[in-house]
Amino acid sequence: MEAITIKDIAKALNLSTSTVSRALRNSYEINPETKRLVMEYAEKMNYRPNPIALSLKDSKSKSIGVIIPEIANHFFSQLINGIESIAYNLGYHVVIFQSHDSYEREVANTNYLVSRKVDGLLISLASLTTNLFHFQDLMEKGLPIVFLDRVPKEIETHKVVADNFDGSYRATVHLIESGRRRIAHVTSPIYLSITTERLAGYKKALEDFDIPFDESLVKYCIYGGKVVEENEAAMEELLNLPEPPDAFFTASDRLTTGCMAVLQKRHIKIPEEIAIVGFTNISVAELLNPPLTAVVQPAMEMGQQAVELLIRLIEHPQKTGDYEIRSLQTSLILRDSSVGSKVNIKVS
Amino acid sequence: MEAITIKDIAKALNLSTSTVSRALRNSYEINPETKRLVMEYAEKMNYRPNPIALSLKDSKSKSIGVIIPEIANHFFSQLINGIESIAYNLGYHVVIFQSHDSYEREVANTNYLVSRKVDGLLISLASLTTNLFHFQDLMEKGLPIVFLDRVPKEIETHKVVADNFDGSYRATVHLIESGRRRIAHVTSPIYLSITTERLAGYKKALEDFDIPFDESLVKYCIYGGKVVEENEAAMEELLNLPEPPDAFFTASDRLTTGCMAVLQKRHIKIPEEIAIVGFTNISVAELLNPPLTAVVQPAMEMGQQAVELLIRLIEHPQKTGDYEIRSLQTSLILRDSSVGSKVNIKVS
DNA sequence: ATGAAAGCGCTAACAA
DNA sequence: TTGTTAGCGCTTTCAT
Repeated sequence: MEAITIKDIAKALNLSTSTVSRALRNSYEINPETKRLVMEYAEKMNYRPNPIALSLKDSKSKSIGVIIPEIANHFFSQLINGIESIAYNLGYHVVIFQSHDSYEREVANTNYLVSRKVDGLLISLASLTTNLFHFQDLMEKGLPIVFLDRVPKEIETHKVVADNFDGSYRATVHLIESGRRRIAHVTSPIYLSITTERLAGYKKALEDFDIPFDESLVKYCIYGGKVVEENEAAMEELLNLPEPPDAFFTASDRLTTGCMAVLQKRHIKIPEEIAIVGFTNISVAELLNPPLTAVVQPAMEMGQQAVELLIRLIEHPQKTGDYEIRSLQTSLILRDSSVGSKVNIKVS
Repeated sequence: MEAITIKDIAKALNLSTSTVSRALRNSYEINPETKRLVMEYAEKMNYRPNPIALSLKDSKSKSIGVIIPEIANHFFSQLINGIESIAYNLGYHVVIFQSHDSYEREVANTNYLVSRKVDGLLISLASLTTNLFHFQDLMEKGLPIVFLDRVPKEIETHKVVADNFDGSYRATVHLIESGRRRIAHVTSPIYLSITTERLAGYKKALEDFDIPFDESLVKYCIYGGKVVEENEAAMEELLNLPEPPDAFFTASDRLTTGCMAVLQKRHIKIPEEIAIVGFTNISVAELLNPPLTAVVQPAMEMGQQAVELLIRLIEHPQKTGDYEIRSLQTSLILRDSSVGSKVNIKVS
């Protein structure tokens, strides 16, 4: 009934637990015959070592913790799929938690994972996280951490990100070349890395085309579109500007769909009156009305690379420095929300 | 540096570990003064009991395992949010795994969770699962399990489902009343509970309106739309029928968007030529082209109720029988994909 | 080549 | 009221 233990095997075979352990672990000094006996019996009884006991013993768990803002978002669920596929093959389990963009939740999840002795952490920062002590502390204690997507400048470790600057630059250039001049940028809180990078790409594009940057065209949404009112308020202000925007460049799934909903409600024609480009991995972009032009991140691949780096860190602890920052290409997929005809362009 | 243990406290305060344990645990026979001392010191040193040691000791973990087909699906991610919100408040941690609809993965995940001593399991069956032994076995050993959404007939325990029959019935009636007669039903594998229930609702509606059931109008997609070709092949066959359908009733997110994509590719007008209603929780139904009529499940609530039942089971083990099957209402949201004007109807 | 014993952190039965 | 001891399952010195 209850799971069989090493002790049971020892008793059955009239051996000591240490001998059994050695046999199972394929250890050095062990009689081949004894080993065979133990192996066979263990196999027959379907013995499985108790991972909890192992964790208690050496503070390891062959599992990694993942903390992301939220699961109900295509970018993040693709990220997870990438993470899982690799981790699974390398024999690690993945424990997923959502921070719901709350600092407190992020800290609580982190503590839990650490107390459960995960071997490493994969983090995409909550938008409300400004204090990084909970991670810095762990890093100093030697816990491997890799950040992805939303990464902190202040912490030195491996990081995997999309080339946000470039994706944003291309999207903006595309809008400009399509004749837009008043391009609004609706984005996430300013203290997220993705926000500043995307903002920078946006600004650079304007600059390259000699369009003056207008602060009033940029809206930072603390809740990233999760609070409908916030999003609507931002849209409201933009649309009521003396010189309203002729295009929207939105920085996330929620922000994008939120904006589209508002435009639709107001019966504003897309793209005739206002064009829209979203930085989003939403799966049904093609089916939207109109089909949505999007900057798509290689989410799956980002997840894969991040775990690879993490597991490398776990299995071959580095002394110091020499951390990688991998920046992956995004793709700009052109659709009707910003142009008439459909074209796919791989951004380099 | 390293986490502080009960032993450290004992040493520092010149007590035995058991006394410290008792003080912390607020146990009976304990000198208030001693207790205060211990508490204070523990607080000061930021003592946290090691959950692994606790799990090893009493084979409990204050955590519950969740296995669902996939995360990248709004229905399931909402389910998870419901689960987490309640579990969190009741002091349980939630460990999420995806089966990716594979039987092997489901078994592997189950074994892992059990070996990690989760206190209970919340399961939505993989579409390729036909053998239920891995769950039956655990139930016999007394591990609390609650099923939700995709539930097995053969296992007696708490179950939480949407009223699939009713939702499906209403959707079909709606299509019939809108003048459709050749209603195709594109659905998941037949051995899933949701499939048979939805099929039954569909049939009943036809029957009530004296429309003969036509087997050739029903397509079962083994991969539930995850394999594009399968979906397209099904559509192909349906559209090439001597008497092709004038409406589609699709049973999941993927199936729905897949169908829409095919119709769009073929330039078939929705709803003029073919109407479509999806059994889906997709978040952007309103923004699709055309806006999609949908049967929406109360996913969040289903998750909440399921954990509640599970935790009740964990904390107050029942001897036998007397299990609940909760069936929650769905909502039929009418939009342009099946009608001209927009109306919301709460299905009873 | 094998066994005895200690220890990972904690709790609980038993002594004192 | 407090301390001692054993044990959860496993690995790993240290003896033998």
